[in-house]
Amino acid sequence: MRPDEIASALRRAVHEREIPPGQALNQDVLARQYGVSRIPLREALRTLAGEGLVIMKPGLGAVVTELRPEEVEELYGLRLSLEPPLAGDIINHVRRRDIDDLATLVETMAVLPPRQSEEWSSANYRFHRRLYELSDHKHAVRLVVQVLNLVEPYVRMHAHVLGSRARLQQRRAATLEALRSGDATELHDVIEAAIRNGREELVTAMGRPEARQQH
Amino acid sequence: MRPDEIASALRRAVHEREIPPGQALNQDVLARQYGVSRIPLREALRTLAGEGLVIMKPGLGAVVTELRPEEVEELYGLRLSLEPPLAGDIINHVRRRDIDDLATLVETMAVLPPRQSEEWSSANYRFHRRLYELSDHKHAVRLVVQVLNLVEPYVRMHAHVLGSRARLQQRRAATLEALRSGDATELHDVIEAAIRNGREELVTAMGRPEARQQH
DNA sequence: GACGTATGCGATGTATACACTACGGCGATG
DNA sequence: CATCGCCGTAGTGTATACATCGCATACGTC
Repeated sequence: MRPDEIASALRRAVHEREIPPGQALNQDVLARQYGVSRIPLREALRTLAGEGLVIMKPGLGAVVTELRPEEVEELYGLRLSLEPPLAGDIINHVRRRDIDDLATLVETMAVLPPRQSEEWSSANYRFHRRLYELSDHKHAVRLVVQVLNLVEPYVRMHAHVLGSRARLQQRRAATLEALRSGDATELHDVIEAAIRNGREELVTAMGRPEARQQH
Repeated sequence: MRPDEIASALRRAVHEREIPPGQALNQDVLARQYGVSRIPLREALRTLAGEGLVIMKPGLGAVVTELRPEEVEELYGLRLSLEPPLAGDIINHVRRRDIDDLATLVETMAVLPPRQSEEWSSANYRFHRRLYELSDHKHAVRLVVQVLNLVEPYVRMHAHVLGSRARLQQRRAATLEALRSGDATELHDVIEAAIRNGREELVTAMGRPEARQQH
């Protein structure tokens, strides 16, 4: 396994809270886990550090970035600044084929049994990622993905609280609808509304003492 | 030298076009240059890769990220999305002491002879960075700094074309004025105007065939 | 008993050595 | 003469080994 692949595997593990925020990362353990020495593993950690997903303290190793509620709110503010403006260029570049791909992804999500929330969340993440990649603005996408990666563990932690899956599913459908209609303003508004709702629900969920993680 | 310090040193070298965009980075040479082995150097490169400042291709090593004019425009669009909204929180957190620090920085820039454009650009970069750090939004700052780092080599390449230094100096003074007045809207507008002007000038400068870099 | 100090272990940080890969040049071959 | 294939070299990728550091435990001292 190469450093880039290890980094991807670690991102996934962080997303799924297999490695929760605040967790210290033991290089020896992870290296054995991925069947490599510590050298490529450390390089993967440096990559994630550059993206802000882990923090490396000299002599102490790496820790998964932990977010306080205010930071989650800040990150949602960044999403509001970054994502809706992409609507115009998404509409400009989207092809029939792309819409179909996204639609099948939403279909897949719709038929997933409630048990497999991890699969659903993963598909939901990929949906957003692919949607934004359609804008063909790679730098914007890189920043957006960085932000999405940071909040993803918290989104999943509260996935069961964040509105019914049906409601989210409906939002994705509205996105597809906007894509099909070719109306940039509508897409802009749908994206913005989705983020606002997500922020609202997530921040209140994190505010509840019983839902807060221990430390 | 530690990997983080090496990364900082490399960022500076990239900013100053000592290592220009597109340049392949020889690990042996750089390691010797910084007096370390290739291990910590590679880790520094991975950090920069996570920030988007270099691109690592497996088996081929690292190359300083090269931007086409459209990409520079895209990055300025991101600056417009990210920086002006910080005005409110900058005003909320700024202290007398901070304004004085920024003012002395601007003073320093004002008295620099035209010869030392590298020092001037460096101070200009630090001015923006410190200004945004006042917002106390570390995630926003991280993204903004990433964007600034990417465009910095191009800003400096065309530094002599980008309006007279006097005009830029005046913009910095306007920023200070807005800070002192405590008017968030004014600061917002000053920041936005500065970015718009910068984009305009830089993009047209890059559009000129004779100013384009070779490859 | 409390505090400062020594000591051991677990873990990180990095230099060295070696395997492998990409690439350019050379010669053989048609 | 063009093309293909074969080294040779430069440079990347990583496992191993060792130095070092931080922290916890135990000890000694006051």
